Amino acid sequence: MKKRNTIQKQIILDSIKNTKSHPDVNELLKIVKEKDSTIGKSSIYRNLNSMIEDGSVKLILTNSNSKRYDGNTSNHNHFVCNKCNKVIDIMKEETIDKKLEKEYNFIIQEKNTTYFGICDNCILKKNI
Amino acid sequence: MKKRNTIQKQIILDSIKNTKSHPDVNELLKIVKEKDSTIGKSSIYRNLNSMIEDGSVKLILTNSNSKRYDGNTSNHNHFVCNKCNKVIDIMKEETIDKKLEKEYNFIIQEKNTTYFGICDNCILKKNI
DNA sequence: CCCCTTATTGAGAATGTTTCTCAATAATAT
DNA sequence: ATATTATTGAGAAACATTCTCAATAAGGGG
Repeated sequence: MKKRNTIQKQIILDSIKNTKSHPDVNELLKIVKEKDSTIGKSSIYRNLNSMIEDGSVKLILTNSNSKRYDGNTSNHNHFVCNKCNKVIDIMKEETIDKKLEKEYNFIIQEKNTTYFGICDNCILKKNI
Repeated sequence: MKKRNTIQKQIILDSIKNTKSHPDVNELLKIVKEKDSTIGKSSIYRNLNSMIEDGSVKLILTNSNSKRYDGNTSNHNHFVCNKCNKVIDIMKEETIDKKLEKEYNFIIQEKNTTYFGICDNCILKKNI
């Protein structure tokens, strides 16, 4: 007997999968509570963490002090507004250049690529 | 009369510029306190924020709950360990591929690119 | 079906990070 | 030197996230 299916998990996963707004925990809680107002914030944190663990949800890193989540796990990039922290999907095939900047009406100030994985030290320590 | 030069600013900027460890605020505070033990945490936050504002320091986004800072503002990418959150510089010219993975002894699990800038809405609202 | 076990939940406490407040200090222009 | 006022350090306040725990409910075995 391992993981159990609960209504809470279903609603949370369903909610994050069906929004394009890349919500943080408070915003997601609001969406979730519309479907079941009894669901608590702890369950959002708990379940998002395990969904990130198993890869069914992605973490988006912005400049704000709260984490944002993306239910779209397909390989794509993001544009983050330096003023309002809004996150917008940039599909992988698109090439960011002057043309794209014009198309979206953004001002692109910086491109930031980060590789995530396991470092040499953690591999040695079998910290995997 | 606008910005003033202070010993605190000098020590903080000097400290972040002279470490490759991509410290968070607590780690940077420790380094700073070795040079002047009277400098307080508020000054670290205050000055880092303004240094980010004017571009003399960069923010690094990891999976942990605290922000990390990089005094190296040259165009380069990062590798972040998913276990210990250590951040390692990846120079721009290098191409991430199997060869590189072997060279560094990493396991690369994900590549994440984010474009930062000003979104259409904020441009309209002249929120710049 | 109905137990039994135990994973999961919601509420709130605890912890951690970042910002805010304010009197004291010190950097600059005069 | 003095006056003005940006900056400071300490702690309070505001958030974000994790932890704790009694109550609930999922799902396997009878």
